[in-house]
Amino acid sequence: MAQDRTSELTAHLGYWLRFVSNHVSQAFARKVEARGVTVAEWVVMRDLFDAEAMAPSRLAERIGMTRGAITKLADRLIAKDLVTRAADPADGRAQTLALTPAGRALVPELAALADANDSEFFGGLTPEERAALTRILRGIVERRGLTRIPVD
Amino acid sequence: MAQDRTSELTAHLGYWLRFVSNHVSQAFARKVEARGVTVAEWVVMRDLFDAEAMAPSRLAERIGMTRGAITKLADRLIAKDLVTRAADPADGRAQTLALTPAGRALVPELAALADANDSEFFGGLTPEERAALTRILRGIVERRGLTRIPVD
DNA sequence: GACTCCTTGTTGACTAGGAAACTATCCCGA
DNA sequence: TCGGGATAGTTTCCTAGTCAACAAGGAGTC
Repeated sequence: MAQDRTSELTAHLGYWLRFVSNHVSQAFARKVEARGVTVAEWVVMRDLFDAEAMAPSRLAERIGMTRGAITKLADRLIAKDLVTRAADPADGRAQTLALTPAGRALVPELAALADANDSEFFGGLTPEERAALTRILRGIVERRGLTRIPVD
Repeated sequence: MAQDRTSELTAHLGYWLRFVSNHVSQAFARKVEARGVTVAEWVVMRDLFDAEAMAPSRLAERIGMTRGAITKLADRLIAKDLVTRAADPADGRAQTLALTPAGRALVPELAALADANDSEFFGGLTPEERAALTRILRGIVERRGLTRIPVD
């Protein structure tokens, strides 16, 4: 890994991770954008799918985006009639976001695209390879205490 | 992998790949930005390091960015006195980019940061795990014929 | 040699996000 | 009960990309 001097880009595991990850994400982005949704919007919708409603700040924390970004992202989803924003009756500052029926109906379709994308890229792996990859990645997450998702 | 319905985000290998990759890249970004350089700028500089000079269009192709992005990225590197732009005497349209002495001197330092970042994240893996990860990632690259680097 | 088409690089309009300032509301203590 | 933080969300400004339109130069054809 460490070279004499000036190691090459491709000498780093981080390079290959990023390379593959960017391809996977971009392929997925193309798929969901054909449904008029970005990857970040999909993540938000998937998170809202399991909850009746959620505060933007909580969503920001879960997803690893700033509250400002969530505001704008929610604006876009509202404009597409996939999400609604409502004032929290219990707290005058708070808002809650929830899926519209159209949004709720879309989530399983997008999930199917995610499944398809995953098997497109990882379907060629043997079960052992898939298990190893999962174990290695989760191990890094655990060992380094990674929690937030830096969308970056 | 495929669930009954509406698989979770974390059910996908792509999710974990992106999760770890984003953390690795972001940690690296912090390191190089302490030297006043972005990750994309580092990649360009590392590519120029092995060549005397290179056309922006070639760089764009190698790195997977648009020519417009390279123009602006080069502008920034020139403003930092890390790169020079010169007219190609053989072709009135073409330009060539090259590292300045300061730029050339910086590359090994940045490479050392890349090494440090890699071992920070992957140093905890066993040699077998490291080999497996490399093999799996390269296998995906090969099997899917991935060439360009989508910076995305 | 002039016309056409191709290629190179730059530019402008746009997008999605971050950082920080700002507003409105809540909560707590004296 | 009111004054001073904390907190929730929005807004503004900035950055780093894409995409598409463009100007300038080159190359082939007649």
